[in-house]
Amino acid sequence: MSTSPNIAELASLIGEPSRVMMLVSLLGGKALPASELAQSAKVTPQTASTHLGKLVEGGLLTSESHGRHRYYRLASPEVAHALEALLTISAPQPVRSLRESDQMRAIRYARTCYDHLAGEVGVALTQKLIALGMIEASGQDFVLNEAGKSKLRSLGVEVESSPKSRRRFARQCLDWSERRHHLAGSLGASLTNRLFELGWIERIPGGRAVRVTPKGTSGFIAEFGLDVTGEKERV
Amino acid sequence: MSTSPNIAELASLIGEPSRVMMLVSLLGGKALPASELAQSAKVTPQTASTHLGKLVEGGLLTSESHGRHRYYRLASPEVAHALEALLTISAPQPVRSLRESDQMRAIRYARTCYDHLAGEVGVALTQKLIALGMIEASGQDFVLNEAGKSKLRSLGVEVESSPKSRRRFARQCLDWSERRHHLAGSLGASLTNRLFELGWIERIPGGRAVRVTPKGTSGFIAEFGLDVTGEKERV
DNA sequence: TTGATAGTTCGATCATAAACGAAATGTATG
DNA sequence: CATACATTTCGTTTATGATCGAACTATCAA
Repeated sequence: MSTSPNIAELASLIGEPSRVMMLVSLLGGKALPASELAQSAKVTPQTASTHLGKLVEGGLLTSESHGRHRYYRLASPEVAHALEALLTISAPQPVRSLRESDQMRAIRYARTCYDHLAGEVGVALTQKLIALGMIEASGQDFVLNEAGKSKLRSLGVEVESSPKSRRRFARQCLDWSERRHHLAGSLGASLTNRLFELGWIERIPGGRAVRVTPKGTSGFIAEFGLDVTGEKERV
Repeated sequence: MSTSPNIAELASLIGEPSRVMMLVSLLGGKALPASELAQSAKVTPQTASTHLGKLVEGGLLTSESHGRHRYYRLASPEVAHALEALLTISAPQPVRSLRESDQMRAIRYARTCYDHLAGEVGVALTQKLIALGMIEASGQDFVLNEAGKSKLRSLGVEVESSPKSRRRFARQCLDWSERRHHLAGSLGASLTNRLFELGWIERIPGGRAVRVTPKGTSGFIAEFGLDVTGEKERV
């Protein structure tokens, strides 16, 4: 008698506070690393790992390893639909969800990815550098040409890769919230570092999220012709 | 129901085998007494009573006392919708094996989803209404245009949404067995209700499965140009 | 190489809740 | 009234699973 085969198992999988926290964090359709999901669920990495394993096993999530990170995302639109249907009958949780969605929005908009800039702004900036002919995708890396080198140097970015450093100079890093590449590697790190120094961006306390300052907004337009407020509005 | 349940409580409420059995039994839209629900869940009356109490407390069911019986029903169409959404991801669909039980086959063919028609027939009818230009998908809803309105009215379907009803008029409901949308909302309910009145469809005792009567078979062809025998199983 | 970081696995502890026997409450029928 | 039946409440047993410390694997950087 299998008119209701896995549904109990499935619902009990959802029916756990920590797992729900993770699932709603993933409702945006973007993929998030295990550490971030652990943080949003307010549990230790061990516990989060157990939960994530069960969610994958249960077909609610899929995972993909990228470097030493493992990114998790909802397995299908149907999963999101089911979660939304459950949200519809669960009473609205007033203030807290609003705050969290603001936080989520901030994270998606701009954040640090290890030591370089990611999120909508990170991707938009990278795409702009490509469009301006300053960098060029080449395999897993980017190539910085002379035009780009002098432009970045004029902004005070360290563009010479230290010969003894074995770190890749300019790497393509797949941005999981945008599903496009942004600039990583030591060049990405020094560029991001310089943006902090210039006061164009600043950390939002309590997380990886970053905001673009008014100075940064005008700076991006003046130096790169990049309007980051456009990105912001679109969220 | 003093405190508004959050999604985790709600899902864990659903995520229990006995309770799922009861909820699925109630998916047909009929109210059932506690004893019958105990039977379908294969637990003792004491256990069933505990479960039912929790389901009412959690806002998934409402109860009504008639004599010494107490009848339970799903609290709202939204609850049915959430259950269907869970079925959509929990039912590893597509294999229509020959060994599939007659009951399962009947359920897939035609059934009530709370108060509207679902299954192959429900989806086929909905698609036909779209093909005939009577309704049109619009976001999460359908829009009923003038042609559709007069056609359905001529069949005796209530097509005016009561202004005081806060229920959505014509909604898209994802069908778990077909993975396509069928017509839900108050319009779906009144259409289905009219099909019962006309004797085009009738309940198969013992579940939420529905069969199309010979009268219905010719009626669907005459009024909608829809051949439901094509959908019908090779029984 | 060494150290740092992300993530997983294992084991022990602890809390929750599902199940049913027994008994109580309530409601119809004789 | 008495009896039968539907349902609920109570108390005990038992099973499941969430959690985190500790230890392990892998990737990356210097």
